[in-house]
Parts: sequence; C-alpha cells; structure tokens
Amino acid sequence: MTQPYHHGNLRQALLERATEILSEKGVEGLSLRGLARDLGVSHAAPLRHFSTKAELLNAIALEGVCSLIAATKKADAQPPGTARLRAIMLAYVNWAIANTELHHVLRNPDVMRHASDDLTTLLASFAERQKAEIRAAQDAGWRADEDPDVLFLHLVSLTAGTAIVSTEEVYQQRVPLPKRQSNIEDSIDLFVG
Amino acid sequence: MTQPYHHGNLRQALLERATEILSEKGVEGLSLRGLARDLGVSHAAPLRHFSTKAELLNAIALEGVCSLIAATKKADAQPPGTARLRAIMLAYVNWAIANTELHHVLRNPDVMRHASDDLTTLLASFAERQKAEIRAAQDAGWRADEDPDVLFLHLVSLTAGTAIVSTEEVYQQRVPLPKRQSNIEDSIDLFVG
DNA sequence: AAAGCAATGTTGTCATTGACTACATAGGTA
DNA sequence: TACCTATGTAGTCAATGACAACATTGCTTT
Repeated sequence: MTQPYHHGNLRQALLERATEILSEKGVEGLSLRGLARDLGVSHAAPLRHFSTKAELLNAIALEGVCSLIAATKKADAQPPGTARLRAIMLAYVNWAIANTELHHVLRNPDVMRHASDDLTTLLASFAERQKAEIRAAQDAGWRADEDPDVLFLHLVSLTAGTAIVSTEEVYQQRVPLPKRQSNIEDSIDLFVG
Repeated sequence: MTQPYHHGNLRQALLERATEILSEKGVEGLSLRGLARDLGVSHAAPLRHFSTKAELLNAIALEGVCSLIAATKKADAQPPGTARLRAIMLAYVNWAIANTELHHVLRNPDVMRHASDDLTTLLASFAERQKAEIRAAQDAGWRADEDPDVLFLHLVSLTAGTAIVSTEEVYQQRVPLPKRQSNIEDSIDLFVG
C-alpha cells in the first residue's frame, strides 16, 4: 500500500507541525522544506498552501490572535470594570505562558512587518475592546481622574511586558515557578487593584 | 591605486553596517554575505571576526546592553528612591525608542537563545541594580508594605512593555509624538509617582 | 634588518533553503 | 464520461551559512 498522492489535510498539518517547530527551535529553525520532510510530502508541496514562509507565519499569527482573543473572551464572565480588566490581563498573560511560541510570533517584528490586513484589524479590535473596558472601569469610579490614553498605554504595556518577562528563559530560570503565578497576579493588582 | 588587502577595521565596520541593516530590514534581512558586499570585502571575510551569524548578533546585543546600561547610568544623578527609579525607567524606554533595532535584538528569542555568558551576566547585573533601587525606594517609604519581588516583576514588565509598545509601528502611527512622550511619563508615574 | 608567525582577507566549494516553472494526479462536476 | 480545478511532484536557480585551503600583511623577536 503506497502513500496516497494527496495528503488529505496538508494545510492544517503544516500549521500544527510548524507550531511544534516554533516551540522547539523558534522562527529561525522553521523551514518550509523541513516541514515538507516531516510530513512526508515533496519539498514544494507547502507552497500550494502558503506561497512564502512569511505567509505561513502570518497564518500562524492569525491563529494565535484568534486563540488569544478567545482566551480573553472568558473575562466577560466578570462584571464590567476593574474585575473584568483584571481578568483580561491575567487571561492574556496566562495565554502567553501556555502558548509561548505563538506569543513570540506575535511579538516578532520580522513577522509583523508582513502582517496581513485581517491580522492587524483583529489586533486593532482587541485594542478597542481594552479601551472600552477602561472606559467602563473609569465610569465605575476607578482612576476616574486619569487620562484614558495614559491608562490604555499603561494597561497594554504592563500586559505585554508581563507576558514577555514571564516567558523569557532568563527570568524563568531565576524565579521559582510556584511564586511566579501569585507574583503576576499581585503585580497586575498594583494597577487594577 | 588599488584597494588595500586589509580593510583596516572590518570588525567595527561590520557592527556598524549590521546595525543599519537591522533598522532597515530586521534580523531576517541581515546576512553575512550582504555585509561583505556592502563593505567591499570577500564573502568570507566577516567570518574572521564572527564565525557565525548568531555570533555577530550576539556581539550587537552586547553592544546594545552596554549602551543601554550607560544610558540608564545617568539616572544616578537623581537621588536614590523613586526619583531614580523613575529616571531609570524613562531612560530605558527612551533608549529603546532611540535604538529600536538594538532593543528588538535584545528581545529576540532567536538571538537570546545563543546569548553568551557575558551578555547574560550583564543583563543579570542590570536586574540586580534595579532590585537595589527598589529596596532603596522602599526604605524611603515608597510602597513599603509590598513584596519586593512583586515590585521588581512589575517594574521590569512595565519598563519592557512600554519600550516594546512605544517602538511598535502600529502604536507609533496612531499616537502623535509629543503626546506619546508625555503619555509614557504619565504611565510610568502611575507606578512610581 | 630578516625570519617567523599570527591576524586578516580571498577563492573555492558544499548543503540548505526559498521560490519559481512545468508537469502529474485526484476528486468533484457538467 | 470528459473536463477542470485543487493539490502534489520533479527540476531548477540564486542566495546564504559555513567550512577549507591558500594569500597577504604587519608585528615581533631575534
């Protein structure tokens, strides 16, 4: 019984295997030809689905943003205001910890330089949601006298920074793991608490 | 008059040209052979100074950290405590804005994965300095009841996050420059103010 | 000053990769 | 059944990283 001429679901398989590679070797270790080898298809087969490496990475980034947005959507269970704000930030950081490779792709300038319109649109809408939550929290009295733009910058910076620091090997090696989760929550509470 | 056989200071020239390339095309657009072409030397000449591309990037990262540390050293003009803490954070962010390409190199997992010992040592010592400043500020009464580890995580996250957000093209395009600068200061003051 | 030697640069080469073209096959549809 | 489009293959090319063998330069040590 020979290999079937068609793979069946090469596109999906490429995305999945690529994600594995990314977590093992990062963007620089990812190659279209390597993926083709791993999946037992010819070296040019991946090009039928992603005509360039950048396009593949963009697709992965898009998957990542969807996954991230889905994760933060669960914060809607919280009442609007600081509780929800806190939940969004924690969900973001925990998602980044659980999906380090995707988060790194989203923060890779070489990838985002080729970002597609849908990708940037999704990111922009996510930003808008955060802004809306800030407004809601301010309406409820939280830091009501602060400039919303400043609060937004602070929120985004703190969230992204915590995610990055929490997924950096250097930091991971120096700070004991059990302590980390509570530190993250306490750190975020310095802002929203 | 022919080209001299020896370049004179190829190593330095490589570092400088590489930095230019990085700000134009990022890590993915940097190639040892391209540098050789730009500097008018043979394709293998760079290997005499950096035996791999990773080594070159590591050297650039090392330069970057030195430059960053030098920039934050000026904060020592401030009295110990929150004033100095604030100055360090602002110096970091402003350095990142002025040296975006270096900052991106320092935050690139593919680069830091191959980080040399001196590089990680320098980064660790920088972290220690920040911890010491936090202690000093707490001794002076600032957030004296908080866990120093949490304050450190918060400081590092907020600093790194602000630097990253402030050097992202998306953000740069949406917020006018003067406003950005004051927003950054105000955002940091939410923490140290 | 001459000999030796380490640093630096060059030429040649190879494997890997991204990307393109022409061709093959499968599976659905008119 | 006959197309026809999506998907996979084979072949090729240029760019790149990396290595080896060789060339030149200039310092150093007598």
